[in-house]
Amino acid sequence: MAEEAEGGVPEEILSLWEREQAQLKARVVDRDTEEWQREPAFSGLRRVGGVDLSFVKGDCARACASLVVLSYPELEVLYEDNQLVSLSTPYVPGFLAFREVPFLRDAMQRLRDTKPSLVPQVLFVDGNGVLHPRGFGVACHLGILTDLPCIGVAKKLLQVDGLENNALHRERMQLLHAGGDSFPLMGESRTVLGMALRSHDRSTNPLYVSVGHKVSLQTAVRLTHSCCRFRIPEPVRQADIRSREHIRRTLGLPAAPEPAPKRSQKVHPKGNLEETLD
DNA sequence: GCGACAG
DNA sequence: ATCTTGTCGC
Repeated sequence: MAEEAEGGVPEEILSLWEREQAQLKARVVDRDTEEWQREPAFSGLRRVGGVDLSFVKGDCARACASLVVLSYPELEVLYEDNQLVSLSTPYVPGFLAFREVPFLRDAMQRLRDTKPSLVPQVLFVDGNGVLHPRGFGVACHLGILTDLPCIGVAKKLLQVDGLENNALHRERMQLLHAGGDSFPLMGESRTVLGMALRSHDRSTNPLYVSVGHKVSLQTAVRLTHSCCRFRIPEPVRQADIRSREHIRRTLGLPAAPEPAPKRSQKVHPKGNLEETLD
């Protein structure tokens, strides 16, 4: 009998996945490979991409995978692709890419086939790059499969290599005073795995930026900051908004149910920050 | 038993 | 990821 440890995924599959991550990891390039990356104002950079998946509420299988391309530095949407997909793989911490990356790779292939002039020069990915238990998060995975420069942007700190969201970490967060301020995430291995970044002036919670592929950490942080009108970098934010909207237009709107007995309720809002706002 | 667990 | 309102501040 197959032992199912994580999310109903047999140990044997997890072991295959780990081997795949290890093999692909050897191909990650963690330095700047493009001319525009070394330019003070990124001159030469014209198109930035973002990807995200949104999920159908009561459905663990259906989602919308979105790829958007924005102009740089204007950050106006030039292209969007929203695709309803059926997910076959559950979410297993540390193996996010095996759930999401196939659909994002497909979206990029559609763009290459139909509008090659709009292929982005860099891709922002919702999730980590090398800041990962095995140094190969979803941003690295997509970078290798597409051969594009990729930047990992996570909203929460993944506690790997001794990194902890503890009192010291929160102390350092409070020292980030202005948009663009950051501090390195140095693991026990004495390796810098990523940077905590205050993405703009009015945002307390940092982003966790790490290298995905074909970009240096310094460039990844500088470019992430320059793409933030709000807390979340505009390419990822637009992909998130448009994937949600696509679901709502396509499947949503449960046709105004009958006026149910209305009663006042007290709900404790969580720390919803301003990233939802336009 | 407790905490972690990208999305 | 998703469930979810009002409210405070500029």
